[in-house]
Amino acid sequence: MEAGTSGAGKRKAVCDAAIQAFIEDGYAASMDSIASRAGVAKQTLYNQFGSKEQLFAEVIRLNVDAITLSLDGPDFDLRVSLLRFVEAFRYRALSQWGLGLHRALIAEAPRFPKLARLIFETGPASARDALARFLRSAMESGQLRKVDAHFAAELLMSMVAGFERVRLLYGVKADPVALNEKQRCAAIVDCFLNGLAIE
Amino acid sequence: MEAGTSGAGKRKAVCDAAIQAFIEDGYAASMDSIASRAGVAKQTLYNQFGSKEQLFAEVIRLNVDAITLSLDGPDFDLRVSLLRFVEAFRYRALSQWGLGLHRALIAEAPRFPKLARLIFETGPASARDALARFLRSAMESGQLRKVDAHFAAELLMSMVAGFERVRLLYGVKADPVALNEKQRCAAIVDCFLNGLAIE
DNA sequence: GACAAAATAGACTAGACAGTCTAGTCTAGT
DNA sequence: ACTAGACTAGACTGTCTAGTCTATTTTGTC
Repeated sequence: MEAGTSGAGKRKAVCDAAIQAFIEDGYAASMDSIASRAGVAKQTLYNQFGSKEQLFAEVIRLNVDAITLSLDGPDFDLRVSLLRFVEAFRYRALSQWGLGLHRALIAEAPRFPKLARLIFETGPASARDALARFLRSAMESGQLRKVDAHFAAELLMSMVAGFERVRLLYGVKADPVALNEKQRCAAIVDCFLNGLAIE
Repeated sequence: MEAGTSGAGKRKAVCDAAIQAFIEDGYAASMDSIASRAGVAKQTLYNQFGSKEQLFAEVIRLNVDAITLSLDGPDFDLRVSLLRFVEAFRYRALSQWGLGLHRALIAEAPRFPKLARLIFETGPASARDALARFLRSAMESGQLRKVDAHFAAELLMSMVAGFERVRLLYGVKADPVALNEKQRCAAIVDCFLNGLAIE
């Protein structure tokens, strides 16, 4: 038989099916559809997770973390580091996966306030804090003007996933005349660095 | 009797109740709750709008337009104009009203692709285009570096309603240490102007 | 093979909700 | 007063879905 026909294997299969279903249909995805997607009886969902709310909370939690990796190494080229961060963040935020998660979470945030807060803290806020630390060290070494590091971090993240994310969430395709991925990331970083340059 | 106890008056009452309900509960708001909110029989909703989908489409359409007013006048101070735009846009995007509409629309965009596109075009895209025209004229008069005006407009709008809007959509209150409204708007505009300054 | 734990299909309950229908009321115009 | 048309309360239908229950089969372990 294939691996994981029981126990933990089933649980993984259910999580995969559930996150996919929630990304596609939001919290409205039915338990029946998740079960059949996972190739599993509905009762198994209840055996493993107890309720739909708990399943939702669990799979959302499993699928969120901060992008801090791209800032880790002791890289001394500010522009290169930021470019790496921007590209990683952009990929996450604007992929089908990122957009679907974002949509589902925003729609259900009023219903799950504690979960929403948790996700915000472990996801965007945590990435912002890591970026802010990185920027602060750049400010201290004289590579950037000294401003509120949290504000600067939020600004950069906004530039990457602001208007464009909204466009994609509304299901509107990109203007064909627009800049491509690489150009856009570079333009954003350059504008950011210019904006916070030492005068 | 009070004004509009029948006909067009009822229609207005229903629209008001419906937009409020959709902002609070999203498309999940029930027709019964909308009717009772409007002080109207459920049948009246169906007499006036035909179906829930049509009611939704109608009230959403009524509640969306672009903020272009703040850029209209022949104002020659670039920074002041942008500050006015930023404050107006920020107020719209981050109010309960703006956030609720945004949440409801994003959640239902896959279900109403044509409506979502229409709203995006008449709302954010239209504001961006107006801002882009304004920026282009500033570029031509040598007040800004010459870059893609649409890109620049999207960048500024992203800075205003990026990270912060996400935070609010997740229901997370502002960090008490953070900058206040006015400071934030000014910092954004200054960073933007610096980023696109003539070198 | 025997046994116990877990999974399965599918029927079932209970509640919510869109949309319809009915019987009766209110208002304007004539 | 009469009538036409809009409004009302509320019962009703059909559908969908979370969650439960049961009888049966599969799976892993000894």
